Amino acid sequence: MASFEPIDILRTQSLSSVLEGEIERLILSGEIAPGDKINENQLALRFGTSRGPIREALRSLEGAGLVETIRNRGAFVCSISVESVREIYEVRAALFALAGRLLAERATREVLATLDDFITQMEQAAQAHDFDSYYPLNIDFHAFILSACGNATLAQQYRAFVQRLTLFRARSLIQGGGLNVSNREHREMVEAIRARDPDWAHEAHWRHVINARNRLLAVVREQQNATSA
Amino acid sequence: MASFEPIDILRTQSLSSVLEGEIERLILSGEIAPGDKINENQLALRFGTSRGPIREALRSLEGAGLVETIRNRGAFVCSISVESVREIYEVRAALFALAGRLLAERATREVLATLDDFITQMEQAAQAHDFDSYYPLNIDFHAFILSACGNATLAQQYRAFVQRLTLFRARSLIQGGGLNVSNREHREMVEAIRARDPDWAHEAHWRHVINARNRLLAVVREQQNATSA
DNA sequence: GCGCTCCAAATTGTCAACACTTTGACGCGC
DNA sequence: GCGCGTCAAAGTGTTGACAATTTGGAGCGC
Repeated sequence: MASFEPIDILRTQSLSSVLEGEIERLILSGEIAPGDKINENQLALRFGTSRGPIREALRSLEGAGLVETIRNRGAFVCSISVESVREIYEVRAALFALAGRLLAERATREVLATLDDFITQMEQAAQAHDFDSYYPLNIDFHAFILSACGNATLAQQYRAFVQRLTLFRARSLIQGGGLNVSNREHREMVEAIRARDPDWAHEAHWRHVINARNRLLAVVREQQNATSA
Repeated sequence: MASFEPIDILRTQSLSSVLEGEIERLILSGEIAPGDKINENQLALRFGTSRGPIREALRSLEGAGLVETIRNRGAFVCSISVESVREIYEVRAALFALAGRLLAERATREVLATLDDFITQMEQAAQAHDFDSYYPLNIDFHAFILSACGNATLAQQYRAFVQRLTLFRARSLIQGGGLNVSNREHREMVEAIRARDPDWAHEAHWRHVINARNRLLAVVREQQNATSA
């Protein structure tokens, strides 16, 4: 295992890379909320650096779609609209479906076994209504599919899109949706991969994400009606 | 039409944004080739700025996947391998297929008319073997599909991926491949959209990109054999 | 000639300071 | 009290300088 001493980190990573990770953490954890202004001086003071590396880190995060910059006004954490959520889920579904297709073509026996393990563990958690166990498993399951599909570019892009979704104001709803419904879809996905049927796997993966999107949007719409009523 | 005076540009865009575009142009035009080192001082001198904005621009380009940075060594133009080309084409195909699906669901009569126009013009160019007319049309045709599909996030991502492909060492081959074969595929794509058949449109668009990839990889493999023989 | 060490030039990483823009509030006229 | 011009404070955009690292070559021993 690699060392995580500050010295070793700075020997390979530049200060701006480290800061990028730190600021990203602040954003994803919600410490800086969507729409908030990002103050360069404040961050520089907080991390004990000058503004140069901070600005570079913000540029990277801008490319990742986490912040947007307005000249002479500064950087703001992106706040994505319902319409953007719809768009991002569509792209995410397409990417995930591609991963499913590739996996159906290339999955080794070990990969299939791991997928089965995930399914089993998630079913146990779902039946026990153990949400705290289920959600990390669910995230790892999806991440595993992306890392096992043999397309690193795809995996990287997918991660970026999932990350952007955390900028949705109602992100707590994203994890909502029925555990059992979700699990049924997971089973079909693995079944299609095991059957080595790329088209089936593609469709199963596609529908899984699109269904999750529809469940989310339904809850959001419901909430809007409740608020406006 | 907006003014392009330097003053107006700098009033809305920061120096680093402008530099990002300029450096991007240098890379895409091949003036700085894949694998080349990017010298910050040299660029700063060339554009008459200090190194700060240059470094910020390079950070953005890093996020776009055009350059990669190694600490204490500097920034280099990415040079992508054959394997990366394969990966990028797969992702690109998935994104393009999504655009086709969306277009089949949402295309207006005007959009269909424009698509028909493109097809007609490209056929004329192809029959006249007028490559110089065909290629820009082909690029505009694909760009139009992305811009008309109603998902801006998708369009933006697609553009980034196409851009990355120009970093392939044998990029001159990318435009290769039979004009008539390609046109037949175009016709099927539009036909599927007109039929309002999302699954058909999806598959037609998917195959179009995958076929282009296979044609490219075949030529590359052929070249490798010729070189090694 | 080959390899090694060491040094200087070139280049990157970081910082502190300056110029310009925005912002918010104060005071003035009405 | 309300609107408006003015101004100071805060913050961003950009710069030049300094510290640290890499790189290429000269010089030396073998």
